[in-house]
Amino acid sequence: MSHDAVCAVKATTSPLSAVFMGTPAFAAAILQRLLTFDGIRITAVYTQPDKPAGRGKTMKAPEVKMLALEQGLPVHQPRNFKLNEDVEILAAYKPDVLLVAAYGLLLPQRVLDIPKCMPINVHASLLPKYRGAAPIQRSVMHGDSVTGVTIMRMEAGLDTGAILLQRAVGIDINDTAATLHVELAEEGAELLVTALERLAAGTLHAIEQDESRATHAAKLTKAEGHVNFDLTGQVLHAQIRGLTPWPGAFTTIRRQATGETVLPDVSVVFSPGIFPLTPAMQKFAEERQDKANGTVLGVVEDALLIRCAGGCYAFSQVRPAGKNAMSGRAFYNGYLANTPNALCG
RNA sequence: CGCGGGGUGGAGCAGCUUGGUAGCUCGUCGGGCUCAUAACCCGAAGGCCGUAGGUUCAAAUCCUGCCCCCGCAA
Repeated sequence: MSHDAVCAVKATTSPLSAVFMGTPAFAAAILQRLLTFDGIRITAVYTQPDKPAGRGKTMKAPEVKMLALEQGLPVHQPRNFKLNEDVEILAAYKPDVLLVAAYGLLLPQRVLDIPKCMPINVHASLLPKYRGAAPIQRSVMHGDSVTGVTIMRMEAGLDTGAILLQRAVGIDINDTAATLHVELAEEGAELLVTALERLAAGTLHAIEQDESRATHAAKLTKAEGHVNFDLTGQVLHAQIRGLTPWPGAFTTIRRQATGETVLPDVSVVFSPGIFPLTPAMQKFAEERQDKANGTVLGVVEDALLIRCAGGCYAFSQVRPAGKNAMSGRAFYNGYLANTPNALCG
């Protein structure tokens, strides 16, 4: 590990001039904080192009864009930096630093070279763990109890830059990717401000990442949301929390009514349920150990119990396709009455 | 004019294709059983079937307009 010199250009100019790059809510939260920090002056904001989204496929502006426009900041939305013209526009701002958070674009070296001081990135993990697109979701899905934020000097590689500052954040047993997202954005924003203060003071140090401990947090696919009931309740709990709110944990329930009637399958999306189980749930599950994994066992305390490895998982909220979310009990009463041995898969 | 699901007593659903008594699970209320209960038994209340119009002897059901909710190529 080497301790690099801080920055060739110490903050002779105060405040530092910065160009901010980011796209979703995570980035917007950081931009919001930077706007109240007088150590820097943001001269331009870069964000992904608007894209059609939601019902009606209407064009939707990224969160960062909306905030930037509100603040009267110049906004740029190039698709990438392949055109010289786009690189030149950025260079014309002559920024001291480039502040990047969840921009959604890999920056080529010639863009990283633009800031006089350095390009800085906020990443939502304790690097070198969880490099890549989905650090928050992956850390929750793996059942980690701690994650964090890293401020790093950007390099051309994917999240490989030297670490400037790190701060750990605990993952609560009921945190979801959504709740952690908010928390990490706040921590990341504070830490970035601290880093910028140290940069101005000349006390910021960079430490190279330990390559041997690096892991990659691949982007989530929709298929990963398919719940596998051959896992234990503890693992399921972690996975479902990491998959919330996107892509969501889902399954298809096959229903066989008493008698000849065949009911159509229902596909449902689960919210994280109750873990650990209450004594009543545990007892209920133990009495039905013979059922196959994925079998709907019944309802206890408003939660829908589904058999999984080593016991069961208790879903307190279920959302059938095309419906609003409802309690496990409501779902059971409405969809699974008189359908013994309904099976997920 | 992107695609799709839906609006039925307090909750969640079925019924609509093939118009003709309002169904199911749960909850609520009354009673019973029980040491007891989220269990069980008996009984009851509660719905202009989103809305406006049309077709018809007859519309939850078929047709049209409108309103609202929800999912999706993060």
